[in-house]
Amino acid sequence: MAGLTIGKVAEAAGVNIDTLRYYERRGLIPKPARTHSNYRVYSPETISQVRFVKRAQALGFSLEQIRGLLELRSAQGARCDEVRRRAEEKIRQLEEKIQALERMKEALQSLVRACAGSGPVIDCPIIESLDSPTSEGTSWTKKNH
Amino acid sequence: MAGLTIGKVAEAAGVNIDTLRYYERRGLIPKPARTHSNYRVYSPETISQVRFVKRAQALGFSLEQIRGLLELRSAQGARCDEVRRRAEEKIRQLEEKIQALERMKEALQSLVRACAGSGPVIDCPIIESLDSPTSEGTSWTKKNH
DNA sequence: CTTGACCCTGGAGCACACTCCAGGGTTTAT
DNA sequence: ATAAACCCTGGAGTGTGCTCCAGGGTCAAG
Repeated sequence: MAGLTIGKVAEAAGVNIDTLRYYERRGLIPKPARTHSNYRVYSPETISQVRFVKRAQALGFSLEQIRGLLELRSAQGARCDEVRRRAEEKIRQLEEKIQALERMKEALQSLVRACAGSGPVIDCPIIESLDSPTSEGTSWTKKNH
Repeated sequence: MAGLTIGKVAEAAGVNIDTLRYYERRGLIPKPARTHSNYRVYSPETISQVRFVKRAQALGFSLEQIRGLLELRSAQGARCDEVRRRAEEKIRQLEEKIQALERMKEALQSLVRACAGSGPVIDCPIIESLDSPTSEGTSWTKKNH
């Protein structure tokens, strides 16, 4: 029939068919109506909702967090400041991740600087420092499990 | 007996017992000798090897990549510059991740700045921009799976 | 009327790095 | 002698976000 079937929604939103069924199970999009033969029939709004999910993902939100945003979005009485609070928290989380990666990068850079890149591996300062963290500068965060 | 059993190695290296068996399966530590009752008996070197793995992990290497480093480490004829090459590649990968996170953070920050944080959710610029990416500035990387 | 394109469900598999469990056997201390 | 503490194997479970598969049913075109 001429309804908005799952394949058309998938195409329009640029996602896999299975992704739509998965989002439905996870409660990210509403359960669509069904035809007599049990085919899903979507409202055109679903396409925007899927795009909403994809955009929020691109900002670093998990599906669970996006579910929360979608609830806020459609809850009457919900306030903008709650949305902003969540965005700010996400910014903090992103900053933490960035800093952790920066620390890794700097540790590696100082090892690379120490490495002439010419001798046999047994004298390589990079390998050495992995063997025994007694070397200078770098703070070896002991992280036991 | 007085051998270096798996529990002692785990304690000394600060990891779970199961982690050692897992590393053995993954080829990150050599298969140890066995007692008559099939207990693993390790050489003290294993402790350093496990620490090597943990330190390389802290620098962002995956177990698979660490396996490669360990091979280089014990291969005669291996050159320091190959190690350095891998470290440099890892630095590049870290930079890519950092930049991706920075872009997310900046997009979120510009949304938060646009949000007064007071109105109802329906007027929230953050929600609005997730609904339709027609808004200003921010580059909405269309990422279809 | 047949072919191909579409749809359904339920469940498995992927990557990653573990962690835990059941159901055994062994060793050490009391 | 017996209990606690340790060890073994093989397999399953964790979280995240899909993706694919088998084995069916349905629909439109020629």
